[in-house]
Amino acid sequence: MVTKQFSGSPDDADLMRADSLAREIFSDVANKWALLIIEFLGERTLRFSELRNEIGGISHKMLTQNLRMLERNGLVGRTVHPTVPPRVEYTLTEPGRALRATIDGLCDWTHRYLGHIEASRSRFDD
Amino acid sequence: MVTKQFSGSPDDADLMRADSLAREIFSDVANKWALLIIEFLGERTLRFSELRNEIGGISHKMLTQNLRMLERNGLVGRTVHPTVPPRVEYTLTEPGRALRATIDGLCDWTHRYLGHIEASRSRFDD
DNA sequence: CTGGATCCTCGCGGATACTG
DNA sequence: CAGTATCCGCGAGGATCCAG
Repeated sequence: MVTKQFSGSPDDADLMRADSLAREIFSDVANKWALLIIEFLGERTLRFSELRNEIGGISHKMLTQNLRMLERNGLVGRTVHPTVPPRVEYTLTEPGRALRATIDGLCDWTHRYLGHIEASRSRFDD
Repeated sequence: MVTKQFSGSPDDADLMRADSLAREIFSDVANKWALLIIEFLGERTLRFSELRNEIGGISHKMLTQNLRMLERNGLVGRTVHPTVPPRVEYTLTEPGRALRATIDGLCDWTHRYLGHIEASRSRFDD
């Protein structure tokens, strides 16, 4: 997956392009905060501050920044209610929900191997 | 998943501990390089430089650094052949292979929604 | 309440050189 | 070839202030 090396062949220029794009998307998505946002959002639709409280430990800046990125990639939808004070709600789009399914797998994995990993760590730190 | 907020209840201290540990592991694993390393390793057993070439675009330092981390968490095994020049081979452990399964899902997702995302991006960048 | 902008710091991460 | 150590620049990311 994700960049299989450049074979200088004449007409797979678009394949190389698609692969570098895949890498780019991968880099966007495969980071701590993006994954946590998607996971915590789940099937719900939350406001900015609600989401911030749910996740816990994420700064104002990081949340907005990652939300913009996810919105740009079409993974989260953003609806602004023109009230005062403003009310902005975020929710996963279909691609976002599909991604969340795989992140669930990651979370399950984390919990399943908690013990393994903890043991391996203390073995390593002799 | 991963830190459900501190209910000050008396005897879930170990649950909080497990949850903060889960967060820690999640932060270790949910980063670009770690995921790429595990994905590219796959079922094979590769030498340091082979792995480096396969991944492409990762620096010497980042590779060693992440390999140490993954080894510490027991996700990759490291066997040193006492020859000269030295030959060090890396391979996924059972927990590592289990993790890889979920990363495969992430890669599949990336390719499936390549078009969606690219379109959403150009829509966003008006 | 949401979000942008600004400042500032610290640590990621690249380049290089040196051991075994 | 594999790994560690050192130097260092630059950008991630926190804190704060201001606007709508």
